[in-house]
Amino acid sequence: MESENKIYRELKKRLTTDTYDHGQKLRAEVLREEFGCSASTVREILFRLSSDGLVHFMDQKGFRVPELSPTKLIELTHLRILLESEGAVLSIRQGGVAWEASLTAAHHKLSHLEKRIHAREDPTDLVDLWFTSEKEFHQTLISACGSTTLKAMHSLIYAQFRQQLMKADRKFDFISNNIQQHSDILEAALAANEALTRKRVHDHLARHLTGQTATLASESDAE
Amino acid sequence: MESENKIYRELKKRLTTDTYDHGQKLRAEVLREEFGCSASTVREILFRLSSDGLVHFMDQKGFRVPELSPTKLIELTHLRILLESEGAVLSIRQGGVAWEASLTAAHHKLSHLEKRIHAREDPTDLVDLWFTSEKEFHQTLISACGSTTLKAMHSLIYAQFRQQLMKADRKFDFISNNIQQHSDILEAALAANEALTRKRVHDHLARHLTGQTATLASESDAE
DNA sequence: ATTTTTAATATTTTCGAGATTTTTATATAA
DNA sequence: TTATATAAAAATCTCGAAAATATTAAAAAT
Repeated sequence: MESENKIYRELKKRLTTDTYDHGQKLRAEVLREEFGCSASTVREILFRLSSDGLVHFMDQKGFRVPELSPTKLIELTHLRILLESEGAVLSIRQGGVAWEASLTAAHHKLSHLEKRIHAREDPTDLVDLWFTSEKEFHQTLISACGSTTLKAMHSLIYAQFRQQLMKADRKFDFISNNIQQHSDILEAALAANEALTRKRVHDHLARHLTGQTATLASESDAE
Repeated sequence: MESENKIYRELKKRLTTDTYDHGQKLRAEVLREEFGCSASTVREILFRLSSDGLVHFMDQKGFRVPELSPTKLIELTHLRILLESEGAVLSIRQGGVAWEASLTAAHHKLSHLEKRIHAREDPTDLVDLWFTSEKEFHQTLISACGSTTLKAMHSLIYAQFRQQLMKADRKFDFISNNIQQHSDILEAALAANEALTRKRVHDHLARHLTGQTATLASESDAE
């Protein structure tokens, strides 16, 4: 998208970081007031977000935040594994030192934050920061893959994935595993071990694959 | 998308089957007349198509048909291979007889048409039919993968891929290879040979990967 | 002749109101 | 009471015109 409208970005952020409830109605007439613009302008933006999969639109029924769906989460996880493994491996091959540096940097920030969260009683005020850092780490992982389209696609999937988990992830029940897993991914990537990187990306996301029948077709079994 | 508006569909079809030129401006005020609606309505739809990647939007500069881009085509091809291999393998595992039947049917239609095109001097009037049949075959290939999201993603990529080739594919210089390749894919899929199916999907699309530096990370080497 | 300013034209963007449709509430009949 | 029909309210959708911005053409200056 070449637009990156302000309202678009703000709404996108809200839709992926727990401002609205799943299934909640998004009335253009209501949002209009908040953003100080006309309903048609909001409507336009809601349509764009619906193409991004972050808003559910139904003819003559308006817009809603998509419902929570375990199936959808599993599907999104599959696609994240597929795209992120591929992107990571390509980055390993093409990234060079600059990529290794930026990945290390992104991991350092995330790791620092996760340790702070882990130590805290109530990490509420660090949530938004974590959402940003975690996204940045995973985006950096695939940043040197050489394909704008792959990155765009991953970004689309990641946002929907985030949306599905925006409520759940506020609790941070998973954080201690996460710290280790992010390190493991970094390690494998820096070692340029492609199969291991794939496996660790998979393992990192695997906790969202529970309760499913089918397995991912391209499951590697390295390590 | 839950809408499937009539104008949306018509415009999408045009954008993927050579009605407009690459880079051509799409003025809402012009399309308005043709579709007998207001400019705002067209604008809304153009925004949706821009999220689909079929229209290029720039702030204060309006909408255009995306330019022809060899790089983009290569990236789209990579993603088609990735998604379509994955979808096909999952379909092999979960599809059962019903899927095999529908894939055979889709292939039969496509094959019949491709032979007609091959025999013809001027296949111009069969082009649109071919666009439809080829799309149907590839969609059927992944139809039993069990993931709505994967299918939606593939549909998005496929449309952009088609758009890049809408001019080029009218010539049908490739058709004789295609007939064989489609058969090969069908054969491997019916034999439930996963690695071979992957390879043949790859080979089928490989002619669009020329001139590139990087190779796909997940290149299998079966057969 | 070339660049810079200024004016005229064309395009994009925003807006609020009217038309259509859905939802809710109320009344009537089985 | 339950179901159906009718009326009121609320929401969605469409529209054409006004405001903002960009593009082109003409005039002035270097």
